[in-house]
Amino acid sequence: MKKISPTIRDVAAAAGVSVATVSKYMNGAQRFSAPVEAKLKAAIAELGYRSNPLARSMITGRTRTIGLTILDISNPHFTNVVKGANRIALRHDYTLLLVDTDENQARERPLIEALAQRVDGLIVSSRMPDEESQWMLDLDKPLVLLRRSEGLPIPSVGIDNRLAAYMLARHLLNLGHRHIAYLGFGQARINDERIRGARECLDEVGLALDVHDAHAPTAHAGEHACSRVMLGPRRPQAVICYNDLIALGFMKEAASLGIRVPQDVSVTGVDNVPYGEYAAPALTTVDIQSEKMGELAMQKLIDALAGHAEIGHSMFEPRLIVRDSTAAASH
Amino acid sequence: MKKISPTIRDVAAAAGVSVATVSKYMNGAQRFSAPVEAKLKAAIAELGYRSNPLARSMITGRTRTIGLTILDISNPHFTNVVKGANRIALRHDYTLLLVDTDENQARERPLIEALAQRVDGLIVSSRMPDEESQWMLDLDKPLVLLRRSEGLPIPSVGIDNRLAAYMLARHLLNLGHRHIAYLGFGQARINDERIRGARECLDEVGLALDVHDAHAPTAHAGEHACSRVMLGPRRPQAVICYNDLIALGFMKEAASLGIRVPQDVSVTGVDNVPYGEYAAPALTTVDIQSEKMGELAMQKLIDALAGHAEIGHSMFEPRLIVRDSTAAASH
DNA sequence: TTGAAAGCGCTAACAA
DNA sequence: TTGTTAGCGCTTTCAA
Repeated sequence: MKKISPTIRDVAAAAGVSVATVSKYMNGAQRFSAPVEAKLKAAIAELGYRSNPLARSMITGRTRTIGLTILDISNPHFTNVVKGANRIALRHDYTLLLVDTDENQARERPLIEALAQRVDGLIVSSRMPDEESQWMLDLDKPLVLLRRSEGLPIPSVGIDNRLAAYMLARHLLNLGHRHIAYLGFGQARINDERIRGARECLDEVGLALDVHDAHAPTAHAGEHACSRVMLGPRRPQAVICYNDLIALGFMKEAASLGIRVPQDVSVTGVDNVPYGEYAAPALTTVDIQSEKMGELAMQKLIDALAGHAEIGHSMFEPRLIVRDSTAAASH
Repeated sequence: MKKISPTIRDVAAAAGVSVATVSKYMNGAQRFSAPVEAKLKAAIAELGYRSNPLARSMITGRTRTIGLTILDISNPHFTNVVKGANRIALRHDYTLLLVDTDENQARERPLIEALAQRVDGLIVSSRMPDEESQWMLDLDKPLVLLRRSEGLPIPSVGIDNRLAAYMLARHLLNLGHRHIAYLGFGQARINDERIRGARECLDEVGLALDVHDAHAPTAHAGEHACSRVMLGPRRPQAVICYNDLIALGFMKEAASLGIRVPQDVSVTGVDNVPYGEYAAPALTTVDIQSEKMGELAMQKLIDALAGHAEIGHSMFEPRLIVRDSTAAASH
């Protein structure tokens, strides 16, 4: 027996008041006379009434939902972003509408446009270049980008990628490495920034950076790329990987090729995903504070929703985490 | 200049037809005469009209959204569940409303009740015992549980936990281990099933299982528990951990205690999270097909939404993955 | 094939 | 403090 849920009218009738009174009561909008309040309380409890959020949203125009689009929830970096964003959302009584675009560029725009209609605001992680992202402005919803948005008047949260790569390069130089390779992911917008950072550092001492591409930001791609990088004509002493997943895969494959990390090659990642610590050897990386990024992005969005709009880029500072996958050059 | 988005009435006016006609056109409900169709198409394109999903939902009662509550998105097992569920949802044009309850039991019920009002159906992962979950039936929405629900008439998806643990115990017995410990997580409902499975196997050869508790399903908890298990009075030859995260943490701490895995102690996990493969040593575990669980749960829910309701438990078969963290007993 | 009209459940002026 | 009333943007009979 499926009971239809009671409406505000049922409550009004049961309590002997008007629907407006019930509405105000539900929203805690004002004070009520004792008898009315008592009757309302009783009627609501009796019927098990809960106001319909859809109907309310249609009028108020607010859904208390935040849309979050990410490229791949399997990537621990994004997992942590979600975790952080969710924590702040929950605290402010918002819910997350999650869209995992699965690294599928074509799908991204329609998915985001559809999402925008059902939420109060969006946090977007996308690989789309700024020049092709103009349409985001037409969504007409508060937005926060998870990256630096140079050309767009949209607040954003990110990390100093140039500095992160610079720090890794510096660390490797300090260890005595001279031939350093970069195993990147060209599709990512931030890949260029990282290359630039590493180059900048090597330039200072007159060294060149060998750039390779893994074609995907995954451990599997790192495994695949390893032999290409390590068994090619110019074998590097150290490899800076685009992210920890690629580095993890790279190290695993190196082991099966009989190449020892860090004795034969030093390896670094970026992201500080939770499992780099448990890898063999533990991964040297740069902490980019993924969870805090999610938190700040959500906080910015909620602030914007509350009228404290503020367009600007917030940049977290990278922090080098030295573990066992990097060691002094041997020669 | 913020342009208000056009309504169905604007389109009707621009096209010189009624709102009913526009509505039907938007829903592809029927055929139209050529001139009407042309005018509609033009007006819609001109105004950039997109129908308001909220208003539609209020009438139809459907939101094309599925609620998914999980205990902790940071746990790769749940990450994969989300991934799988999302894939199927996307395919059927549904969106995921994600709630991460953060292992917070008290919050669970109100969060789920609120969520239920905004979605067409829910997939729920919870630690609440069946006896305390009666209220879920009153949500009046199609539901799928991510676990076995003995007492509840709710479809569910899970894994054969008894068998999973049995397999691990058997594997360790085959390797010659006699003193086997279990490092569990008592809060989890399935913990008992796993204990039972391992006990059953050991019973067959007249051995006992030493049961410990890690108090959390995390790598950190595993690290913490390691010395307690390994430096206590009865040091085990092998440890079956509740999940891979605990096992990963356990192995890391073992290394810093100077205990070698697998020479001094064999360690296993459960879940087959993506990073067990990159750990040192690579982790022996049981694959529970997290992603497929998410997919199936979503598929069941979508079927139920389409009227093909079917209450029943679907159980995936565990699969033993032997890697390097287990080895023959040395004595 | 098209349109008129009656709501969906609720909020928000405004009046009383 | 409480009630009346007019919608929010859309779908859905039902009639034309």
